[in-house]
Amino acid sequence: MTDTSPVSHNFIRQIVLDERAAGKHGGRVATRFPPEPNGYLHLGHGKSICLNFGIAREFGGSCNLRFDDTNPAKEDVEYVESIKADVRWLGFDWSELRHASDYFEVFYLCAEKLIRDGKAFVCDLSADEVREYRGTLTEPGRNSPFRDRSADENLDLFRRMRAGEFADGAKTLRAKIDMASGNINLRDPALYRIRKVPHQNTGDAWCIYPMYDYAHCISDAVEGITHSLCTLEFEDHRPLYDWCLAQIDLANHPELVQPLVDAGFKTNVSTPRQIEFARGNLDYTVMSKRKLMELVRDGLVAGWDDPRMPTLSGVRRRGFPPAAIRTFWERAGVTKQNSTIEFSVLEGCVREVLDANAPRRFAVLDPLKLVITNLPADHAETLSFPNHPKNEAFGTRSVAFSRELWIEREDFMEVPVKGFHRLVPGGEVRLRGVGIVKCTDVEKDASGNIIAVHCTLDPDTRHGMPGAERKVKGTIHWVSARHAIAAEVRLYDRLFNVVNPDDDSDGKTYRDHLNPDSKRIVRGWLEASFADAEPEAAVQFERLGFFVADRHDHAPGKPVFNRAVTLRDSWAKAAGK
RNA sequence: UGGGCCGUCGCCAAGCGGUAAGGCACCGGGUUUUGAUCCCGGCAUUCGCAGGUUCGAAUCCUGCCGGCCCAGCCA
Repeated sequence: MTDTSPVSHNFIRQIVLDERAAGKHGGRVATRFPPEPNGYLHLGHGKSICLNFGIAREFGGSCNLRFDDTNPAKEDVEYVESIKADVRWLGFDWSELRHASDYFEVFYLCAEKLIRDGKAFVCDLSADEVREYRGTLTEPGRNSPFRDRSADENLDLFRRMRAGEFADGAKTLRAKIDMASGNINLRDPALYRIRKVPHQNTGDAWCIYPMYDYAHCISDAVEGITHSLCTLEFEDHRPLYDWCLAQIDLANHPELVQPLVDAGFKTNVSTPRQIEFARGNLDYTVMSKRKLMELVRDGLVAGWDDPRMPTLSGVRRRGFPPAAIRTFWERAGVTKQNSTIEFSVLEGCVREVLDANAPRRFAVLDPLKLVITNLPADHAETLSFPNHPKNEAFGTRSVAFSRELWIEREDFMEVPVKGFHRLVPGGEVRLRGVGIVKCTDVEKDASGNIIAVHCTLDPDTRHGMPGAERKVKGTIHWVSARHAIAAEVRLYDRLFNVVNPDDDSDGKTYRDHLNPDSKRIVRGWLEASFADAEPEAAVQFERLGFFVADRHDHAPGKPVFNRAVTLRDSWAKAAGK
């Protein structure tokens, strides 16, 4: 796997470098990507994937894929499969595939230890009561009336919680820390709750489930993770992460990990360090799981992999190559600063990798007939074109040429604007690979619409003739009308028409900013040589953009292409379009 | 008189006491049978602001200002 830009410096790489130099963890580097299987992965997850797998790869370490499945009410196997596929597509492979639920027995044993050590207690307060006791951001909380139960009583109660003797929500296991802490996460946070819900991985084996803060740190430690990378909002949770690991002290209590050994899992207990970095946001897009979920659920898009979605499966279907996503996140950097990257940076990465890797073809998406009047009606010839302007390895192809062609309607202007250097009445333009053509006539229907343009081809300028050197202002592409293959072409644009769809300060929500023109379907004409492309094959339709054969709908005899991105267009920009 | 974090060019981002990298965007110019690609050049006397320490500060200290996160039995 080769990406186009060199790695840049960032604070996490620096920490890893420093710690290795200091001999921490014996120089070993182990990370993990820990998604909750409750939705599809998006570009933001892509950042975390590139970071975690990238750091591991860079330092010869390991990176696990771990499903953070501690809340069965929200999770589903559909998501675990899509997540695995997306990580692989992005170009990464995990060292070990794990589930937090693989460790449920360990979590349980650790909880009993906490109880025996007087560090946790079973609390009978209801959710509402807990909230009241918690205090506020500026006022301390109060101790739960159940905080001083004996270890024996707590142990008994906790075992009965596991046995299913109590109703959902009736009791929780809470850490005994400090109800007056300025950090609300330390005000006796819940460690376990009762949920009589079947679990996606463990079925009905459990009715108590661990909370994130409790499960995550132990999972990391048990997997031997050295650097636990997560996003900024967990900064406040780090003291709890460290507290749990310090109290449990896995390193000196191997019996707590025995269930894993018995189950055949490799373990290598570590004291991981949590490091937080900023999420990656993109302008003109929403990235929250909730909003993406709503777009899908409410049919505002065609599914999780709609090419307009910022999901990994969406950009994949759109035709963004995985190398472009990797380059993008490398280029964006990793810091603790909240930021929103311009979408054009991503598009630039897409163009960069596609320019080097996509063969060229001709296609006309908004056809206007062009008739070469000085060619016989049955004129037929085959022209040869290189498939890539800068890379001969792409080879050449044959393209049928005849008297009647399709050209892009946009490439002809009866009344040209200043600076327009394509075809105009009486003017000349080069037909790519053919020669220079002069417009002699414009054919219109009864209502004045232009039906066709008539041209004469200057034989001295045919490709290969000395006269072909003659300069003309413009070159346009074409496709032989008689030979062209019809294809469905989907033209995508940004899903939202405002820079920050999340901003609802004006009373409008992201739904009010959906771009009605984000998807346009047209029938285009393709030169025959690409109609049988494989699904997901990338191509540049010259002068139009980079396209991809649709992953699901494209088939031999039924070509369907998605536009990934247009070519940079300084003319469109100059013309103020 | 809650806690945590962050402020370097339009957008990202290096920089770690020795006198502001790079990318994207933008503006010029060159090459070009894709108005693409490619190539050259330009683009922060200044690092949120104000003081202080120092021969020297984006880098250290103090105080302001601005922004983000936290009161799920979510992750």
